[in-house]
Amino acid sequence: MASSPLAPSSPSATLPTNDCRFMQLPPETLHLVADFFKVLSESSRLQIMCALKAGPQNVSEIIEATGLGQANVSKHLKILAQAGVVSRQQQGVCVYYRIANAFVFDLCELVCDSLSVQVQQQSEKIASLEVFRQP
Amino acid sequence: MASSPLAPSSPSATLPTNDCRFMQLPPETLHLVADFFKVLSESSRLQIMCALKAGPQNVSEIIEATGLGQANVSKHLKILAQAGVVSRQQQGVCVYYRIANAFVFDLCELVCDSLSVQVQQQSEKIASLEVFRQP
DNA sequence: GACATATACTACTGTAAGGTTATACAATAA
DNA sequence: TTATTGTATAACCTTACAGTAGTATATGTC
Repeated sequence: MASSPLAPSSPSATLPTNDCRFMQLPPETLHLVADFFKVLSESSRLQIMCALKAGPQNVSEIIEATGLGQANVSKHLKILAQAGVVSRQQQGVCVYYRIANAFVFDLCELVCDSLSVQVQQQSEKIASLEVFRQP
Repeated sequence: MASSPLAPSSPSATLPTNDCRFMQLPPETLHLVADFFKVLSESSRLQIMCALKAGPQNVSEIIEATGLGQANVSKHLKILAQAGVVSRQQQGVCVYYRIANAFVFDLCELVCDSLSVQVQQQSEKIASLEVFRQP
């Protein structure tokens, strides 16, 4: 370990106080945050969210829009509802779901932006390697 | 790949046009986004990120700060590095990791805010039920 | 009442991923 | 060189969960 120019020389004991709340979160809160991210970590659920972005839809419409199986959609909707991402409203035989917390799209946009930057940087790196290609 | 870096054109027939880019993302992009969220969906990795928030640390320091096993930390660091969340820098025998993309903390803050609102709403609901309690 | 439709639930399978132990590799020191 | 320390990888076990098929529970219609 040891003498390093980089290391702030601080083990667990006295971490420098930081402006970011996130840093000081207790493990249980970290779990909550992780669990929320887990809800968004499935492309099928993102598909459903995308479908609902246009407006409330019932399960059958979601099934058609996403191409997923009925049981599968039902399960994912339950997970999304429990996470507070979507809300449920029964209308006769049908059950309509809608986005309950639009901030999830902010999250997705942020990630998209970051990913696109990464992709761009990567393609630039590749482009810079073109020099070494055989003519 | 630029303004719609990841999404060239909408897939299925004619979805209603929407101001949000995210809605029109093709499945493969949704997978990318989902995979990124998956990286953040593990409390152990959030712990590591929290540790690195204070500044660059080598693996041993991260192990001490988080209480995780060595092999485990190494594996998580690899995942974080591949996702572009942290970057790696060797210094002698030690390898220092640092947060490479601070926007992940923005994501976490957003989620924290949302969760706290949810918790508050829930506690208000519970409080309103107090009326029915036996005296 | 019977029947059809819409949604939810249960049981099952396959796969992905976390954690652990042991081992391999890399950089320095002796 | 060999030894030691720090980090990465491999192999393994276990758990969690996505997807599916079948079934159950409404709700509405005849």
